[in-house]
Amino acid sequence: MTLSKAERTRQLIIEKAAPLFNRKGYADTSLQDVVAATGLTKGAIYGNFANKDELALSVFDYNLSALKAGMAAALASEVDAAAKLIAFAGYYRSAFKGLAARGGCPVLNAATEADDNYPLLRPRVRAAIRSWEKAVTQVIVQGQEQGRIRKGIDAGRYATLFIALIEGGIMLSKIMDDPARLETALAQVEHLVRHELAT
Amino acid sequence: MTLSKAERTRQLIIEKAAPLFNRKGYADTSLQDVVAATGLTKGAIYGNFANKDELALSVFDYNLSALKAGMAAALASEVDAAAKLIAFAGYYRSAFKGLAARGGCPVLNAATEADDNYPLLRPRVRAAIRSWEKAVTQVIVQGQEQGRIRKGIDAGRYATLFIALIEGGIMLSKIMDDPARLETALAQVEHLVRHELAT
DNA sequence: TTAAAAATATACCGAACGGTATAATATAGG
DNA sequence: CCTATATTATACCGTTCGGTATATTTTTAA
Repeated sequence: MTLSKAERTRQLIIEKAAPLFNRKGYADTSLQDVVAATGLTKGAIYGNFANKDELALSVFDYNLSALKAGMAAALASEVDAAAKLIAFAGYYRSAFKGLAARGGCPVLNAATEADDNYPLLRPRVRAAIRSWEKAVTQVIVQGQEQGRIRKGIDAGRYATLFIALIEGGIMLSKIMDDPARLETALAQVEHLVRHELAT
Repeated sequence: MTLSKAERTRQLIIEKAAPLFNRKGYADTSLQDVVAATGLTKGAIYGNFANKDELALSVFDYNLSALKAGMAAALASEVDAAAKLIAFAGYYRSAFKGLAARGGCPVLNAATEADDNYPLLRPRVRAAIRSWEKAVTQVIVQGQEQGRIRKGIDAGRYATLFIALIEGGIMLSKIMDDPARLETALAQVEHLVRHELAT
């Protein structure tokens, strides 16, 4: 038994609370919601988290880590830079359904809430986006070094375009309850990779 | 005096509450927030709105109408279809700063909140997006009929791409406090219009 | 100008909020 | 097994929530 009782309880709270916070928002999810979802009591929750904000930040980190793991796996599944970018788009295609069921993209949700209503979350969301942009940019740059992606390309610009397309597509598909819009955005990402980036 | 006292008060409440709801969200803006912003009392507010939901929906309609008016003006400022689409992108470029100060794009904000946490708003957000998509699609189709936009292209697909790019770009620029990302997305919209749509 | 009507202010309601002190219980090392 | 300690449950705190009944003030039309 490597995890203490409290450590296991802490994990359970985070996992059960994760979809709640992602769906209802970090400010709008109540302790009572968490109590109901975990089957625990306030005492157990406040014994493992100093306050609601610490829980909310932990939950965001957890939601984000799941996303980053899936993205990292997609990027690691290929060696060629262009193929990595295609796999990266494909990850969102395969992940959308489950993501939507859990409340949508945690980066999009947290960004929308953090910018004006939950400033505590803002630095974390900003770091997540910077990390995401950096990962995509590095793949493009590596592709350029390997001669598989055109030299003249502005890697950062395409990273921004890909992320904007994907997040915009997720927002549209989620609210319209229609995967086709995200599919259109993902197809465009793949089109850009194949016809503008790849040599 | 064509507007009665109550009608003027109702308008004042909506206008003062509009940025609040857009910033904090419709569920998270309290009546006390509205009281503070208007300088009125709960009595005055509940004398003009049946409940908070009716106020929230009226405020969303108001926030949306401002956006639609700006968009309609941009589209009306040109006759050529391709120029209309360029003007449409330009509208977001010029509107972003003010929009960000008032909490960002009301469609994006409401979509993120409505899908899981405020279902009352959902049909209205869906209608807004459908209306937006339709407006862009119609401009493209008209351009095709006028021979100014290539026949083979899927108008609805480009409408989705434009909207996804713009909303994704707004999200990124808002949370990163950096207009450059939206600019990148808008430049891509213009690039698509000039190099893939226009004849 | 005045009186009926409309609109706004005041004071309050029960419920839910985040949070805490303390009691009860479960865990873990000797 | 036993006991010290860590963990979880219970009961409660003050505050804020959306909402309402009613008193007061302001419009409005005769």
